[in-house]
Amino acid sequence: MLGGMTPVSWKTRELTVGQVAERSGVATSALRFYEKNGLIHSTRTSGNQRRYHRDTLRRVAFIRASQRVGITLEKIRGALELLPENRTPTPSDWQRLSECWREDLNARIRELEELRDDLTDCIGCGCLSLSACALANPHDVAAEQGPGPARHLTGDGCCP
Amino acid sequence: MLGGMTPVSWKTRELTVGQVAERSGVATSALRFYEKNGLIHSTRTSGNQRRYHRDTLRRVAFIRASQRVGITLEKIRGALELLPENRTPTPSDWQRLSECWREDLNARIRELEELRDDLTDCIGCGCLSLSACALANPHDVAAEQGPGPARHLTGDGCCP
DNA sequence: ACTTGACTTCAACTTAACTTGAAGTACGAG
DNA sequence: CTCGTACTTCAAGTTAAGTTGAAGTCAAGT
Repeated sequence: MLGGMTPVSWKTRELTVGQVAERSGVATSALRFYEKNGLIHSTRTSGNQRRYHRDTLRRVAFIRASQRVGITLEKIRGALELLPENRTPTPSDWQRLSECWREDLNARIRELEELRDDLTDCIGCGCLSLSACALANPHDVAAEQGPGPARHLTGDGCCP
Repeated sequence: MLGGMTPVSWKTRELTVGQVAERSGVATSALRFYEKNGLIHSTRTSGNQRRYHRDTLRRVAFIRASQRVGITLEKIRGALELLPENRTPTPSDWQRLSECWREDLNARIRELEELRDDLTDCIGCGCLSLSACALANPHDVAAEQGPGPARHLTGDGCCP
């Protein structure tokens, strides 16, 4: 922004693993782990050192944000595969991903709310019906109690 | 209650590990694991087999319900220690626990909602500001961006 | 040229929450 | 009493998501 003799090159320079680590707050070991598992990619220098495109910062931010809401790396990797390989992702590429996550988040929020309400109804009220209630039997193994609706499905959203 | 020759005993009978497993939908190996880790307790027969009090069904239900919302066994064990050792827990004993979890659930719900909204604002809008936003920097490692408020604290609730 | 710190790989270790398997013992029906 | 199933312990294996350490290489300042 402030042109002049200040090193402009850093704006487009590729990043070392240490720089990505510092800027993303993720350990270098984790970044190598992500790369080994196909969540991020790098080129190599002549001396075999990793160089990351600046897009990687966004990918890493996306990874951590997704992890924080309990999504596994496996699923995140699947989602990131929706990004184009051969060009820098556009806003709408990212938007597609985040909408996909939004669904997942909404589902998780709904589930937690249901659980909270069930807990209140079924332990909180003192009726002691816990072992018969939906909260305690999400897998529908109600022993002698007969079948019930399959609730609290932990279905995955739209993404792979 | 209904005296007579029908086997009344099963109402108060202690349960084998297999029976608890069947009724709770939890594998026997998991129950032994819980017991080894102090989440449930048993007495032993003369032949060294476990016998569980019926209260155990409630404990197990509580454990699974809590796990489903992402609480670790460690914390669950801590919470279960709030139950009385020497008498069957009363409704209000359980109520105390569930209220404690309710706080935790509400906190998690709030956090997810914040994340969803951040995600919408910050990736979804296409502004591409992800790497600078609260979602991506819960640990406040914003590189050169300067300090910000510590958000999305994953504090634990009222329970141990 | 030399030193220092950042980088490389690879294997092994970590934690949580279990599961699996082996080898042996108990219980209940017939 | 015998049979079969359910139980016992203990050790080792599993998965996720990394971390740690060893042994060596690269890059940059003086």
